[in-house]
Order: sequence, then C-alpha cells, then structure tokens
Amino acid sequence: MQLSADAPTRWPQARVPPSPPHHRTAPPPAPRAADGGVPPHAIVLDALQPIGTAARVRRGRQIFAEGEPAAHWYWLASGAVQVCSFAEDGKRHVAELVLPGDLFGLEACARRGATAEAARDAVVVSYPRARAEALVDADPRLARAFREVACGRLHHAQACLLRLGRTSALARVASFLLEMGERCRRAADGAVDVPVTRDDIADYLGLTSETVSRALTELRRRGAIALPARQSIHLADRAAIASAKDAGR
Amino acid sequence: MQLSADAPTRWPQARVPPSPPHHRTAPPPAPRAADGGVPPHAIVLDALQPIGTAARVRRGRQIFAEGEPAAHWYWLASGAVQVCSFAEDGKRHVAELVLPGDLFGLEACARRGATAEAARDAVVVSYPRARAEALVDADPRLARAFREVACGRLHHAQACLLRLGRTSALARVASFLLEMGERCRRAADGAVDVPVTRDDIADYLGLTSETVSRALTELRRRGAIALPARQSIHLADRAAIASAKDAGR
DNA sequence: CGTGACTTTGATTGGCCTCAAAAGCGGTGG
DNA sequence: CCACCGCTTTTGAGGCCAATCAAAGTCACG
Repeated sequence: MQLSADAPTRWPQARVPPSPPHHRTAPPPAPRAADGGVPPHAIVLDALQPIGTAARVRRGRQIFAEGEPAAHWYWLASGAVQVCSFAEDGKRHVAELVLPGDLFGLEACARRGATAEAARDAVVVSYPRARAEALVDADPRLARAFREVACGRLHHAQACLLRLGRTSALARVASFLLEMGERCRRAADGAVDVPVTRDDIADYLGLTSETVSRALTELRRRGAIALPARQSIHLADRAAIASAKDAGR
Repeated sequence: MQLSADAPTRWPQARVPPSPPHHRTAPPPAPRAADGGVPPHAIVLDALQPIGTAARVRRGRQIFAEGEPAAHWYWLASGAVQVCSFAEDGKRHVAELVLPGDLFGLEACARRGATAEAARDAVVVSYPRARAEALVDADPRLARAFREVACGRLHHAQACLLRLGRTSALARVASFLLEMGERCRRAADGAVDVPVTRDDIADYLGLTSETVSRALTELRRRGAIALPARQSIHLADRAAIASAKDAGR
C-alpha cells in the first residue's frame, strides 16, 4: 500500500479521529433522516471508525491507481484529494474533488475505476475493505446507509455531467464556486479556502487553467467575488454568482 | 404511479420475464465473479424477480420525475429509456441511456435525482422499493451484488465525465458507437440498432444533433461505419472508429 | 399523397483552446 | 533584508471547432 510507503505515520488507533465531525457533505437530495436524523455519511463513518488507520500523504502522491485491486476504503481527515481518470493521450479529468470529512474510494467492484492522488499534503484514514464489507454485511442498517452514500455520489456525478455537457465556462466556474462555498470550511472573514490549483479546477470542469482564470477575473470585475489570496476566494455576491451560473451557454 | 396510469398492462407475475437473459451490461471493470461467476447484475435480477410488475410505457412518457419520492426500482424489458436532468433554462442532458436488460432508477436516497422517460415504446418491470430493500437487507450476498451494480454505474458516469470534458465531437460519437456496439443487440447483418434519435444522442454526448449528424457523416466518409437505415448503424471498421475516438482534441 | 418528425447539409458566428509572455507569490540562500 | 529562482496565475493575440440559424431532403404514417 502506498500509504505506508510514504511516511509510516501509522497512528495508534486511539488517535484516529474519534466520532468524526460530520460538519458537511450534503449532496442536493439532502442527507435524509433515514435513521433518526443521523445522515448516512455519519452512520458509515461511525461504523468504520474502529478499523481505521491514518497516514500522511504528500501532495502529488497517489493513494490508489486505476486498475489496482480495491483493497481499502478511505476517509479524508485533512488536505485535499482528487479522483481522476486519464485519456489515452494523457489528458486528465478530475471526476471527484475530495475535501476533509469526505469518504472516497468506496469501490464495491474488484478493481479501481480511477486514480486518487493528493492535491495537497493530506491525512488519509484507510479501512481494509474486507473488514469494512464484513461490517456492512453484518448490519443492514449500515448497508442501507452505505447505499445512500453511494446514491449521493451518483447524483453528484450526474450533476457534473449536466455541467460539463451543457454550460459555458463562466457558468461552470460560478457553479464550482457555489459548490465550494457549501462544501469548504470558511476562513474568519468568510473567504472560501479552495485547496487546489487553477489547473485542478480546470481538470474538474473540463476547461483550461487560462479559461478558469479569465472566468474568475470576469466575476471579480462584476463584483461577484474577491480574490484576497492565492487560493482564497471571497464569495461577495452569491446572487451575482448564481446568475452567472444560470446565464446559459 | 405513472406506470399503471398509461395502459394498465399489469401482466400476471408468471409472465414477468423469468430469470432474464443477462446477455449484456459489462462496465469496464467487467462483472467480476464475486459469486461463482454469476455477474452481480444477474444476482440482483434473480432476487427481485418475484416482486416485479410489468407495464408498457409509451414513447415520451415519464417513468419518474426528479424530486419525486423514489418508490420503485426498475428493469427495462424492451424499448429504451433515458435518465435525464434539466438545466434551469430547460436544456436537457441524458445522464444514462437504459437499454433492454438494464436495471435503472435504483435510488437509495429518498427522492429522485433525475427524471426517467421512455425514448421508445418500452416495457418496464417495477419493483416496490420497500419490498426490494427488505430483500436486500435480508441477504448480505445480495446487498454486495447490489453495491457492485451501483459501483459499475458510478464508473460509467465517470467515464462519461471524461468523455464530456476532454474529447472532441468526433471522438465522442466514435466512443458512443463503440459503447452501443457492446451494449446493444445486433441485427442479423451485424448492424447495431440504436434505439434513440440524433437529438437523444446529442443530449447524451453534450453536443447538438447537427454535430452528431456531421460526425456520423464523417465516419461514413472514412469507411468506418455504414448507415443502412434510420436507426441502424453498421460498425464496419472498429479500428477506424477506435482511432477516431482516440484522436484527441 | 400530404403532413409532421427526423435527418442532413450549408453558411456564419462566437467561445474556448493554443501558444506566448509577463506578472505575482513563496521559498531559499547569500 | 534582499536577490534570485521556480511555480502559479494572469493577460494577450490568433485560430479552430462546435453552436447557431436556415433550408433542403428523407422517412413513416394516416
């Protein structure tokens, strides 16, 4: 496993983030109270918690690669991870942007369908899949929560498909900003910390980094956002961002 | 439920396609022999079979709509169905193209994330979700197969993301043809029956119908395909199609 | 045989990619 | 503290691909 290969930062299990902060992750069809109001994401996390092992992953390092046997499930404690696929000619596409608190790599098939790499230095908790699936097998309530999480993933992917297939560059960037506004922690001043480069954003949105940059400049010109620092974006006027998102292709 | 509203073609259960022909559906990470070589798709189908009810759906009619409670799971016996989402301005995107033999609408969340409508007159088998989930809860082997099916869906969606985000119109159409070549039944002469219009293909690939038409014309000009009839495409030279697919933007 | 839906083809426009270079930012070492 | 270097971001100019608008052609069906 690449995890331990990096820096064998294998924390004692007691140090694994306990019942982790389920502060976020609310895919459009909000985490329904399938279970007394506890979101499915949290149910799965709580169940997996005892078998987790944390490790540091440096920026740019792979966590798993397409085609590999899927031996673990993962939870991101800090940093950022992207799940990406590659075209024959090497062009990259980021299928999923994983933020702190998110589960990822939850394959139920034998092999990985995509590659995961750290977009920033990250701390990742891994769960041996055999043990994790045994837990899920043993508890239908947990299995159901897991299905809900997977369902949310698919909904999100379908929303991304609509975005890629049918919207302009400006609308995609606006939509991305609103997404990050909901999914990211804020700084004190309300600015959103976007933990990825323009290139990463471009690969997520099916654009080039130049086009992303131009779109951000345009939104700033309109007063919709401010760009106080490299990877910090202040969503000054959400209505303006939303209208840029909806102004069709 | 819209199904019965159409024509109450509620076949006696005996007439529900028995252990259905699992002739197809092989997402890239092929249906792994998780269970003695039986693909997960077939395990799920066999388990659901006793609680299915068939109904006809006329072309253009909805099967379910975004936002509705997800009360059923579905299997397509014949015809074609598309699962689609809509942008604010009404633009449509086809997230999933459902062909005979496929399961669809397998939501685990409370509400539908997208709309399903018949692209051709279809026969659809529906399974009450409460009963279906109870079956899945009762059998971990089945639950696992279900997870594998869901995982295949996500892989497919991610492949579509790469296609939308990073390839030219010609490459998308070529890729679509190869996909249909694997997923569709063939006519006697080997021609693929594509059960959707150019508009539908365009909405699936994030293009316009004119562009799809031009791409098909170009592939025909190259001798890669022949277009014997309206919705029939003969994949004459797969290598040529594959090279069009890979010749990147 | 007429009608309507679908498909193909053509001409034009515009948006995004490409290539190129300058500017900003963060680190390191003198 | 400042000079330097690498990396990221921004800005610019030009070209190409696909959308758009428009019209002719094809097919199924009543």
